[in-house]
Amino acid sequence: MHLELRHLRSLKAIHDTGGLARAADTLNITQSALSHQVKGIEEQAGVELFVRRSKPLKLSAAGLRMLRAAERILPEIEALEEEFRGLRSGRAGRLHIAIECHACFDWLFPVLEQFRRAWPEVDVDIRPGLAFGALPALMREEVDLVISSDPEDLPGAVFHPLFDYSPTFIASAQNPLAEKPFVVAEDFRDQTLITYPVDRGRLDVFAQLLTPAKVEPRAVRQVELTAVILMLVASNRGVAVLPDWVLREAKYQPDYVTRKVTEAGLTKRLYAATRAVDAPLPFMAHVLRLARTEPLKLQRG
Amino acid sequence: MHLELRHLRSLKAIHDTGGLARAADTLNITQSALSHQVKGIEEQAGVELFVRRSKPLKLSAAGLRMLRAAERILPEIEALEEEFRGLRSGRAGRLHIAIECHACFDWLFPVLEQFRRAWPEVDVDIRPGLAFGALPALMREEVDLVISSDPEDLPGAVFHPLFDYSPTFIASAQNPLAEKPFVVAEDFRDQTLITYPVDRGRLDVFAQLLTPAKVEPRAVRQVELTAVILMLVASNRGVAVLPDWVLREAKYQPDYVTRKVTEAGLTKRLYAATRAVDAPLPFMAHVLRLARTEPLKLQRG
DNA sequence: ACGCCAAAGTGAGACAAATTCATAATCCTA
DNA sequence: TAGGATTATGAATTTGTCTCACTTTGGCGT
Repeated sequence: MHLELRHLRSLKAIHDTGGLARAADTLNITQSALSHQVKGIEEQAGVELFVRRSKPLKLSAAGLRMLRAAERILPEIEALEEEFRGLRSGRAGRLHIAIECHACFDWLFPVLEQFRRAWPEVDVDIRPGLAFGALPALMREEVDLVISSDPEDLPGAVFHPLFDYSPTFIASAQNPLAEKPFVVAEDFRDQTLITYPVDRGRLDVFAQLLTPAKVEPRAVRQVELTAVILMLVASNRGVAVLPDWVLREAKYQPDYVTRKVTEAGLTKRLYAATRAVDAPLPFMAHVLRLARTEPLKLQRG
Repeated sequence: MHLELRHLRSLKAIHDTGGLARAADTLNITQSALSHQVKGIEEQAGVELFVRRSKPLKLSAAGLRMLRAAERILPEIEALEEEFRGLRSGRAGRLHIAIECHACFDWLFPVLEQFRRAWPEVDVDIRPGLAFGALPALMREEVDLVISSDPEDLPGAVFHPLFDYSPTFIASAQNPLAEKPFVVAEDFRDQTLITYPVDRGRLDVFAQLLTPAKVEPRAVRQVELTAVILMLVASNRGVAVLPDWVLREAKYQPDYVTRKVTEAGLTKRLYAATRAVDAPLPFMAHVLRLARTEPLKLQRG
């Protein structure tokens, strides 16, 4: 028995219009085609779907059972097709984001909030747990956008620059380093450094400062949440180096001091990577624009 | 865009087996056919369903969306097909019953209880509210079994005799008629007669006794429920004529007397009508057998 | 980096299925 | 029972799907 959606559609049309001829009309086929089709299904199913002895053609018990199935299934199919139309027109789509940078939640969330309002049909998600190989995941289409500060030359991928930020030193006002106008690598030697729980190569302090200078802090403590890092810093249990946008609030609290790292200060650039084919999608362009402009407001305010 | 179940089945198979070739195998078509098919859907949908740049072929975002639909829809279709197989094999079916006779609930319920256990796949129901034209409803396939005591010669319908019963007079022990060994038409002239709320032509007392004798009771009161009729009779607010099986309990209570109607007693035969085509169905045969034998137990006990 | 193997894609022709056209059979109504 | 409306049927045609044979592609081992 090989039921197809065509059969369900026909059944429903016949029931709705109350006749083969009218149904055939709405289905844009001839009455004859429908008649053949009905005969075909009944032969296959081995069950009479219609009550013949009365015009206008009526559904039998089995036909009613099939109609119930049709009325549950057909709307689902229509929804699916509608969604695909949305996809094709660019209204809809998927935006699953991998962030290599822990602190990015901070500006990403407001960005996505705005984005969602503008593109309700886009399926937005942040996929944690693939900070390791986010770019391969991008190419495997497991995610659609990667936030990273290390652009790579990867065929099929495009890195869109977002904005610059300064990895900034933060410590308790009680900490002796609060006295200095800026900090240097050596200053970390007798400090407890609090970092996100990721590879050293992916942490700005190490990659840009400590590893080149071959300086090892007295201790390194890994903490997941930015708020907790700040709390630990406030109670002088350690110091941290965080992107400037994270410090917008701490900056003016008397518990903290923030200082440049090195006299010139560090500067890094954040990028968003997409597949090259996806870059022109309208919603992608929009989210990139938001990600370029919104974080600046945070950095300033 | 013309999605068909075939496409959903293919998509699911490819996802499940993780490859075109293996999927084609389980679908009993060639790998080539599947490849063509996939191409066809993608062209229609205007959306890439699979991620090509990696073997083993993987679903894209859109493909996953379609897969979710498939996983909801295909089991429903399978259930439907299974049910149709049941129908064809005679295991399953519909048994919607119209009763012309109000008191028949009494014996029908126990019968159906037994029946349901034996034929769990048959959709059993009692359709009230078409006591008027039950036989036309049978022919229109709105119901599948009609309980009636008036067989008609109707082409396409079969009347199966069930059992005989005696419309029996019941009154309060206080009622003067309690003195008589049996009642006759004239006895009703100064009684309140309690009946079910249906046409006189369908009530045994009238059809068999009062109408031929041109006797009109002092009053007629229509009551829906058998239990209520018995209650009213017990408190001597009226008398009634009910099938003997209904009286099995009242018979031995001192509040009531039951008497034959006329010296000889009345006898009626109950029938079950089915469509001729349905009569040989195994479950139909079974319910008829039960309806022939079970009520006898009630009449005796 | 090269080449091999497995897996997916392509194109032409064969085959199957759905549809149409023309017409016949039914049913309902007047 | 005649007539209009509705459904059924058969043969021809169109459409679509599948197969066969072959090419292309991506992954992997040496």
